[in-house]
Amino acid sequence: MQNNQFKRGELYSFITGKASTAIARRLQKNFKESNVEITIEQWSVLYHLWKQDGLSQQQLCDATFRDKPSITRLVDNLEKLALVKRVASKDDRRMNMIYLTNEAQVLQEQTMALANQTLNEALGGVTIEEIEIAKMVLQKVYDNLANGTGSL
Amino acid sequence: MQNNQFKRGELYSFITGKASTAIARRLQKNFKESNVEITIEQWSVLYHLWKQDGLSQQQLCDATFRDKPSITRLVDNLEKLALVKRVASKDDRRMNMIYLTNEAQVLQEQTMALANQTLNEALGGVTIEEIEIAKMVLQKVYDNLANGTGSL
DNA sequence: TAACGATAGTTGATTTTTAAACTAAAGTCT
DNA sequence: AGACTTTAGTTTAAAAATCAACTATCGTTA
Repeated sequence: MQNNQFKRGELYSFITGKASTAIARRLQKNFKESNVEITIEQWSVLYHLWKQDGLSQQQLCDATFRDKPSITRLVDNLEKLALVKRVASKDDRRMNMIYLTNEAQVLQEQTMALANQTLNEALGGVTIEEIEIAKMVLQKVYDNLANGTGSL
Repeated sequence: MQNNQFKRGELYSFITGKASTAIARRLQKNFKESNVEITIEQWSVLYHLWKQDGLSQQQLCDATFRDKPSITRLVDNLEKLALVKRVASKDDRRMNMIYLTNEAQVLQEQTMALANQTLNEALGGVTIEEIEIAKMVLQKVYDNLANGTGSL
């Protein structure tokens, strides 16, 4: 609304998210090379459960920024891999609470190390200050779009 | 390799690309509300052809950061929509040069305006300087990962 | 020119994402 | 209690991404 002067070439890189795609691919590759047989999408679900176990599927939707069908299937697959378990909530029978299994807890340390390594590869040569600004910008972008109804 | 001190919570947003996903969804939504019936993936191909018409599929792979099968199918669908046309190169019969149709050229002005509007929505409250730094960081991330062979 | 390897693109199979329609269980309001 | 709306999750179908295998053409080089 305020600074409407983007040079043409600027917008494309923001829209496409080439950087995050590159990071995701590298992380997947690093998983594979360490024989961690999960996808980064599955890992992103586990990541939030490691932070707090027993989230509902809706909470996982919000945390991972995915929609409900995606989470349904991710949880399906994680259940097949015996990494999580659906437990029907007693308070609200519509809800499934998702709990980590012991197998999943074993994965935490290894995959977090791989994620940190991947970020080190990605952010080499970037200063902490620049990272902070980039993070702030990305967060602001997210907030601008997540809250608004569309403003159209 | 150098600054290996990321706080836990930091890494996740970088890996997932929530911001670019949010922008992409908003752009798709803005297309829909204006009755532009193409996907953002298709738009990303058209975007590069508007900059330079007659690119080969391989050049589109590089430009859009997609692999060859993805571009094959995107071009398939764009051809079905009568937005592009494959023309076999005379110099090198392996190559298809992709050309925009008149229908596609009509879309340029409208979708570019929607893309600019989307970016304005996304970048509200962010200064030009911050955008520049964020862009630089994202570019560096991309370069760090695109060139390296894996360094593992 | 024949053989080899590299490049451009396609095809097939599997998985993921997305939108939209759907079921089931709460909550709300009269 | 009965009707209406919201919320949680699932299902279906279409588009896209990914990995691997494949064809066709080009370039090199022996």
